[in-house]
Amino acid sequence: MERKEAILKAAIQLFAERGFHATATSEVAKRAGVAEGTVFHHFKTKEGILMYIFDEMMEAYIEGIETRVRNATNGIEAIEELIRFHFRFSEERSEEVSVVIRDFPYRLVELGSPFREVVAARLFRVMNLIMECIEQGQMDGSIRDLFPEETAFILQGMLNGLSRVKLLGPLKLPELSAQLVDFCCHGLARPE
Amino acid sequence: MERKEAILKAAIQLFAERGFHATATSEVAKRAGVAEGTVFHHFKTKEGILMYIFDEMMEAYIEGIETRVRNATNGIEAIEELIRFHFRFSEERSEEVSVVIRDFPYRLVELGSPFREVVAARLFRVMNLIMECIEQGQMDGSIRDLFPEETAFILQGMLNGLSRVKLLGPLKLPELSAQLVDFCCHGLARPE
Amino acid sequence: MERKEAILKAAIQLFAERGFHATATSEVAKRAGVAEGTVFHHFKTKEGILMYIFDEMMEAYIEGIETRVRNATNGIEAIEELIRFHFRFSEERSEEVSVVIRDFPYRLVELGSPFREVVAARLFRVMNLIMECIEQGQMDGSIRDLFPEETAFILQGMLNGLSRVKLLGPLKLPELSAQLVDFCCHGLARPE
Amino acid sequence: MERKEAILKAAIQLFAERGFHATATSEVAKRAGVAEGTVFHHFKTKEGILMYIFDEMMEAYIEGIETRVRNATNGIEAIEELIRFHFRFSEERSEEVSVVIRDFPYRLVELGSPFREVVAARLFRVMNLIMECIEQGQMDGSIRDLFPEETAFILQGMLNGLSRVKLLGPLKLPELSAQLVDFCCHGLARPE
DNA sequence: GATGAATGAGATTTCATTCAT
DNA sequence: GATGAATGAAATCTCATTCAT
Repeated sequence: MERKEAILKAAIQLFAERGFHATATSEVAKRAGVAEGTVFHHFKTKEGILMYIFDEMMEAYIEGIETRVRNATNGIEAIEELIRFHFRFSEERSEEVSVVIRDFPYRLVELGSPFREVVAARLFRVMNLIMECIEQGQMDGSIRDLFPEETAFILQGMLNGLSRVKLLGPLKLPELSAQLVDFCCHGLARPE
Repeated sequence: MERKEAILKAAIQLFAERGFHATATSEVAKRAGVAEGTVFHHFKTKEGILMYIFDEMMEAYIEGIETRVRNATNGIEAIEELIRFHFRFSEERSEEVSVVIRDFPYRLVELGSPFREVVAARLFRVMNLIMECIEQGQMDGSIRDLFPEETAFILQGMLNGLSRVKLLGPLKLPELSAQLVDFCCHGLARPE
Repeated sequence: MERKEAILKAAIQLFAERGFHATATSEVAKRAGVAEGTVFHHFKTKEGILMYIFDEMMEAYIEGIETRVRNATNGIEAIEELIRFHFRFSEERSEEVSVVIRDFPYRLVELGSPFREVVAARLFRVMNLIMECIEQGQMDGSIRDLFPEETAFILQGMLNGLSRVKLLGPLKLPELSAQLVDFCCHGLARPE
Repeated sequence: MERKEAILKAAIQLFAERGFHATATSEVAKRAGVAEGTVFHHFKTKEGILMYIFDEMMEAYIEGIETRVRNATNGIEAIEELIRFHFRFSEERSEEVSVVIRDFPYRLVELGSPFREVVAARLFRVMNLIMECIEQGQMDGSIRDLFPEETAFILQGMLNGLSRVKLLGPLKLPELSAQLVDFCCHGLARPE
């Protein structure tokens, strides 16, 4: 297990730094301090590494969201917590998030990819969690009357887009979490 | 010029379909009906093609935004028009947008890239236009009191993220333009 | 090691026959009976092969000179032995010498070449050995009073030039070793 | 004629700097300020340029030697003058000499080359001039009894080798002309 | 004479993957 | 499990040369 983790760690660093395509498996092996063959012992293919990174990260991400949402007192607060969690997560695991957000998940989702189903399911799960928050918010009166599905898409796209710009873009961003919460609350909340 | 355009058209199609990395220059040449050398005669490198696509597209995109913004009667309306234009543009030129949004612009922006400056300038210009709308909106009273820079980032990230999810993701999206305008207006507008 | 040597052998033959530039790495691989990739597995670049040939040859050459010089009874005799050794060596390892003398070492010595230091050191070592012979000859009285450094350059240039003309030129040369020894002895020796 | 000379000048510079192989004809055209096609208008092939440089240079070189030799009062003095002329020529036209000495003339002399005959004739002519000096020196008593042909080879090889080391090698050489004259005189002259 | 777009063969190098040890 | 030599297909890019204008 020791070697597998070394490989994973090396891959995450390199993929984040240079991108998936620009990183050779031999480089991963070298940085991990193992033989080239060993990489393929643990991960059948190079894409398998990417998939593993994605999957592990998404598991933690989804679990984190679920916890926040579960503990929120109403819909709008759940969304607030979700946004805050997203930003904290992006920062704490910025390398993994960079990897995933950069070359992913659209390669893995292409028709014919063996990972298509799994990946789509993960993305769908996130979408659904957001949608549930909205629906709950509409029931508890904290969120105004708008289309839950469309809005969930908007929020998910927004979070992904911002992380992408933030982690990969050429512009140095200010801290956005608070502003985004504010913006979204105004966008979603029922005006008193 | 005839051949150059054929190459460009072929490249846009293929990059949009399969991605930049998964497309060989030989395929571009074949689809364009020219010799491989011709591709490199017109674009010095493969990345040069990507850059050209980006640049041409961004020129039209920025010009489109400028026109909308200029003709808007106040700040919030400018934002509305900008969002609508973004969606229309993404649909009309969906192939180019897909190319750019998929593998871009983060490769071209890496340190050491010869395109870094140009690309960053384009992205910065868009950011600035949005920011100006917000500031104007605050002056004309149509937009509430929030941080213009942060909010501009949020909007830009949101637009990019949504186009990305929409054009590349595994989930089929409903029409979002109207919802997004609504969401943003609530998010930005000064409550009456 | 078996394959590496086969590649080396093939490269020496082909570079000697046709020159470095006119030989494709694919030809080397074919003649060695290995896959193209194998060539690059053992030698990182095509120039790496040239460098390896040079280095291996120079090691033997320098060692040979050192032995002759060490065993000579006085300075002028050391030079004589050195010249004879040079000619014998050029004949015995004529292919390698052809390779090196043809395209070399001036490519590898250009500014920016990763081999510059190593190559220059080798050439410098030869120069130094000759110079030491002269200095010793001046001490033991077998060599007349002349500038050691300049003369060492002259001798080295002469040996290289002759091998070049001999191995690569269009004119078929007679056996020169004896004549050259004679010429140099007259040129160097203290007249009795 | 203006353009042809610009091309020639550019080619000499570039071939001397980077070598014949490492210089593209397009670079020559660019530095000469002409279109790529123009290069081939004036010189049928890339090698034709090299050949032209060689030929023009050799004409001057041979003519220079002939003059010096003709005006010398005896054989050994003719050799002395020849050596001095060689060094002066190498310095005055160092770029052309570099070009020729670097990639030349062995490419042009290979079997199958259309230039083989012409080039060999030029080299042969130089050899012959040196040989004639020696023979004359033996007749006039200024040169001792040695084989004229072998010695001519030695001298030619020496001159070429030294220029090569001097112009292309990594070691900075001291001024050698005087030393070489001295060395050769001792090597050739009849001891009194 | 001059141009420069077009060519296409070919060169070097990369790299994910396999497999015998 | 681990290794790393070997593979060979494929990729990007170069470049001398041609030819229609």
